[in-house]
Amino acid sequence: MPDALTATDDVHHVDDSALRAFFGYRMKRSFNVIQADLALALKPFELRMLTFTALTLVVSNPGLRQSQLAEAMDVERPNLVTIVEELVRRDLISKERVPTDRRAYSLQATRQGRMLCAEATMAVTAHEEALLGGLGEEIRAGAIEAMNRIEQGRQRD
Amino acid sequence: MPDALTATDDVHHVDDSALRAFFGYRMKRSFNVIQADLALALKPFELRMLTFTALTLVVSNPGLRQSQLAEAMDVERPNLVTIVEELVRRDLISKERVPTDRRAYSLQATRQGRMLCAEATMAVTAHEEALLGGLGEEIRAGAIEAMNRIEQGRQRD
DNA sequence: TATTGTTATACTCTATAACTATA
DNA sequence: TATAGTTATAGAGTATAACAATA
Repeated sequence: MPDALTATDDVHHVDDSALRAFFGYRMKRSFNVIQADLALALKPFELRMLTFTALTLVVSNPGLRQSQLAEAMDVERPNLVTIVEELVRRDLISKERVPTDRRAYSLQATRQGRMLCAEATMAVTAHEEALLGGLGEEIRAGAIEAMNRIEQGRQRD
Repeated sequence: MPDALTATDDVHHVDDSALRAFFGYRMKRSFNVIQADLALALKPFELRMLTFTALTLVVSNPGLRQSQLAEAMDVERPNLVTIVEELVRRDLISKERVPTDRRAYSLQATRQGRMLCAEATMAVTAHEEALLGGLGEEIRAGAIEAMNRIEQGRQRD
């Protein structure tokens, strides 16, 4: 029990108002909640956010190359290697050499991969609906719009 | 230039619409942008997000104990040790034994720590204003409201 | 027995340089 | 020479178990 203090010291709960003035602070805290919930939703499928993201992109884009996948995921190429390895090892995707460019690999989801992706997608959708369903349409739309603009505002410099 | 491909293969840009259906995916991407900008704003002060957060909380809550700081930051106690160490080493905060409980340490910001915190706060504020200023008041308010509710786990409407 | 701060450890995510085999 | 994928490596951030000192 963390509220067991009594006499000598004030238990005034910590003042973080100075931090709450920052968008980034609030976002980190709420992102932690979202991510924990997402991890929970993906756990039954033995997927992490990164492997789920990669699998979904390969399912949606048959024949995708690793370099394209890395760029789409905003991940450095070396960090994608183990992710792809894991998905191949579990027979969720397959790698084939591209005939016209033997340096490259073309990624395809297997039938098993497409099925797992569909199931995981439903689970994640249900989890997010449970977590965000009570938000209200206009609040949710505002949040999504804000996130879109923030993400797109990155390119200028 | 990533659009240098021509004849043989389609360069159809990757379809991530299946992922964009997820709040968590959008949030991760936009959080990455926010965090990168925050790191840039804090770099001149040699602060990271975690050290800035800890410093600000100690400034706002003189006498705070490490366990309280850890709880406020949503960080496990062992992971706070190096953060506090770094701030103490740089003479931004000080640790004193609590007389009434000699297990605990009481954290205080030094004058130097308060000054650096104030400067860093201004820099972060300016950075966020530059990054988010074009959002529009109602969109921004919607995003903040959404993040607040997500963090609190509230589904009320 | 429980708690504060600490050590040790491990796992995930991320970032960079350098290698290989192709082009 | 440049690119695709890989290896090796290093740094953050995070999580748990176990310990010493103290309550």
